[in-house]
Amino acid sequence: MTLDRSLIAGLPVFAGLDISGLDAVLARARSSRVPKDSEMFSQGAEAGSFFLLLDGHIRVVRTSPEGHQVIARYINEGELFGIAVAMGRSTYPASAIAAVDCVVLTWPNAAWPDLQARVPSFAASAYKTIGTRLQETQAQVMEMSTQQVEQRIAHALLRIVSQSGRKTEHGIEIDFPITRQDIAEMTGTTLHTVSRLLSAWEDEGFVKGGRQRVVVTDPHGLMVVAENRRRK
Amino acid sequence: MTLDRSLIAGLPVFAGLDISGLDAVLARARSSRVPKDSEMFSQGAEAGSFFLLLDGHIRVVRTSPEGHQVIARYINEGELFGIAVAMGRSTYPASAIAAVDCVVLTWPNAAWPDLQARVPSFAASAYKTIGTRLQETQAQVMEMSTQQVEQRIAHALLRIVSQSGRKTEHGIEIDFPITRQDIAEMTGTTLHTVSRLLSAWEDEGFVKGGRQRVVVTDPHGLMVVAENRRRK
DNA sequence: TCGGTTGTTTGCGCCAGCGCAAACAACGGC
DNA sequence: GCCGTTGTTTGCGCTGGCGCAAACAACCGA
Repeated sequence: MTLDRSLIAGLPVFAGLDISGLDAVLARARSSRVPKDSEMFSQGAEAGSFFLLLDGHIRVVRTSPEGHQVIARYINEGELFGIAVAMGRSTYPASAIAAVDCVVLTWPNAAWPDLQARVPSFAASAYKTIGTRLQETQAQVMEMSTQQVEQRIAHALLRIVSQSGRKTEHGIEIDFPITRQDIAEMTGTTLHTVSRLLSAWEDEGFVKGGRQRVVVTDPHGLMVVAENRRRK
Repeated sequence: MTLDRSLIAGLPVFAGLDISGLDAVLARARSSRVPKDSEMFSQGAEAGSFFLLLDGHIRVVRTSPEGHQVIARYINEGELFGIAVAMGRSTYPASAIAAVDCVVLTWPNAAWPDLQARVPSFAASAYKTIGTRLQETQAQVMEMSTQQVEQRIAHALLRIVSQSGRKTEHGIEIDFPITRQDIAEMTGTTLHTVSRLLSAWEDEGFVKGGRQRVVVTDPHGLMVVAENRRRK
């Protein structure tokens, strides 16, 4: 598949690369379309590649030995993912599933040492990504330790919407299909509780729901919910 | 302060380094004693250094805007910490406090680019550390989403004991002072609940408690608690 | 040795949120 | 257009674990 250079070159990951650097990086990559719901790699599998999401949204899922699922995060356009190689890990710690039809760049892990040596800013970008993820995951632990379910869900919605929101006439909409169950698995609760709270918020005019759809109509209202501890 | 080379060279972080490599790394480091309860760096502060713990135990703490504290992890002998520079972060995401008197090596962040280039295996070790932390933190999120408090505490105790345990005549003892409150802050619960469960386990003969002390007398018994979902 | 501080234990009541269940609604394949 | 599937809503009862409170125990500095 041919690559649209102009579109790719503008991504933050490639910031500061000259033409030759960009060429060096892209020369080892392969671009491909990934249909919705297909799994790009599986938790525990031998890590053979790393990826950059050019278009679409990807769900990163961890499954416990007992079969419980948790959504670790969503990957958005322009983000690296599956970069086990940069962490010195030999297996993927989670599964990656396309939430919508996606376009991804794929590098073989074998290209990593060379890329790291010849295009350090690209490697640095990967390390920074990992650092950000660690920081976000730790923030999530804090949230789960100290906040009520209501606040966690409000936070999660605001986060998704700010990262993967699409402006519509009625507000900001999450631009991939997401179920109540998905939101529950992001926040450590049940779809019932999520459904109840979304309904309540809909009554208050903060959000508007639909099947696999959430539109935030009043971010400020949600923020009040997210911040206020112990309301009534 | 002079460095005891023979002791240091054996650490996993320095595995695979020849004498000159080790020299290059150590030349930029400074060794120092850190008394119990002193803070080596503070959450949100400008990151100027990174560290290696030579001896002792360090508590890594995150504080929420509302003042809630959470213990992110304990650092043990031989581990790198405060490596914000390797993640491209300019501030420390948490505070580090000596749980006991410690000995640490300190590098100025300025030394990082040079070390990374000249001693890649040392840098790789740092990246691997970060990868492991990310993995562990995500495991913690899973645990908090899917497990009961009782199981989380049992897991936490087993983890601490396996990483920082010291064999005694009656069992394996956590070899730094740890309060019920600390355990609560690691597992997202309250000191009351921790105290109740430890008391119960003491009755069952799994652990033995004391002021700022926990001894696991029957790891297998604890493991049963940790694994079994929904017991009675 | 004493008094203050810090950590631990335990009782009691309550409620946020879960589990279960059932009805409903939207979508997609045929 | 019909029907099975998948997702959503809502009611109801229950309980794990928190909040509050009070007593106690160990340690530490003077």
